[in-house]
Amino acid sequence: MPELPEVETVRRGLSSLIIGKVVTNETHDTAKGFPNAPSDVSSFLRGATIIAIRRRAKVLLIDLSSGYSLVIHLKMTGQLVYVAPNVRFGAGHPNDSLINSLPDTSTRVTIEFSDGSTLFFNDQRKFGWVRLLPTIEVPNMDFMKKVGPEPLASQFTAPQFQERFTRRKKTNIKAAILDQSVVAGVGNIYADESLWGAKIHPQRLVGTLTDDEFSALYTDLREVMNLAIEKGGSSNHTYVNAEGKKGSYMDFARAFRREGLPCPRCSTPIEKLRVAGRGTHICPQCQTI
DNA sequence: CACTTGACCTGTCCGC
DNA sequence: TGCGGACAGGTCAAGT
Repeated sequence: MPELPEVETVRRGLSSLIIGKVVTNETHDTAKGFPNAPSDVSSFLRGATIIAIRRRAKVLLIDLSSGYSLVIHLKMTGQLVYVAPNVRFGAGHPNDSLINSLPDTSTRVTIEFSDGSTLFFNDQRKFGWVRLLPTIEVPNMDFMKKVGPEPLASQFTAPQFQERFTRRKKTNIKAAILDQSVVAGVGNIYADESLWGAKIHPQRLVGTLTDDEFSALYTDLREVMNLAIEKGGSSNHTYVNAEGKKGSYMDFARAFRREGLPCPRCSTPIEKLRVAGRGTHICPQCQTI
């Protein structure tokens, strides 16, 4: 569920919360939560200062002064939550049970800082991961080598967007836009939202889309992702930001998870179907095959 | 290579 | 109420 806007929201939150902090300890529970962990991973981290937080596609990068980086993918249910010193059990977070209850049964990694604050990596379904590797090796990861361009980059143009799809002409547009090697960072929520905005049926084959449709999809994808970042992301399930708070984009969604509710454009009830193996939401009036 | 499907997990919800 | 099964969805591996 964390897609580009959610990961970007976490990145911004962490940037203002943990840059400059010094790691004093690290613990992780299972090989699953930290698959490439050296046996003494915590000794790699101890004493290092957080110097930058970056994002590429849906991957978060925490750069350390030691020349290593933590590479983190939240997948569907991953959370990175910062807990400041002395905020538990009330002070400033009277209603925030997540902040107060960490660590819990889904905590995979815990990183402690010298000022008494803590960063928790939680993941209910264990699909997410944290890796530790030299910062200069990050671009050589398989995922980084094949991932497509950042859709919100200022230099990324509509013709470049359209060109990315030429490899996938025989599949449907929903599968293609979810393909991270085509464009980075699009997941199920913003696929449905942008296709609704561009009035394109998700089962349309890529090869049948017109230039105007690609242009509309490019524009709407960028608009919807920028709006989602502004709203702090979408929380229809477990997603929270670095402070354990939910995002509000779902209040602005036009199609995603709105089956049975009126289309904001034409009032036809939104329908749910299955495309590319995923729950897919369309307006049957605005989006036709 | 292009494309599709299943696996990875666990919690929740729905129908019987 | 209990219980089985479908579902949630990001990515990779294995299949056609």
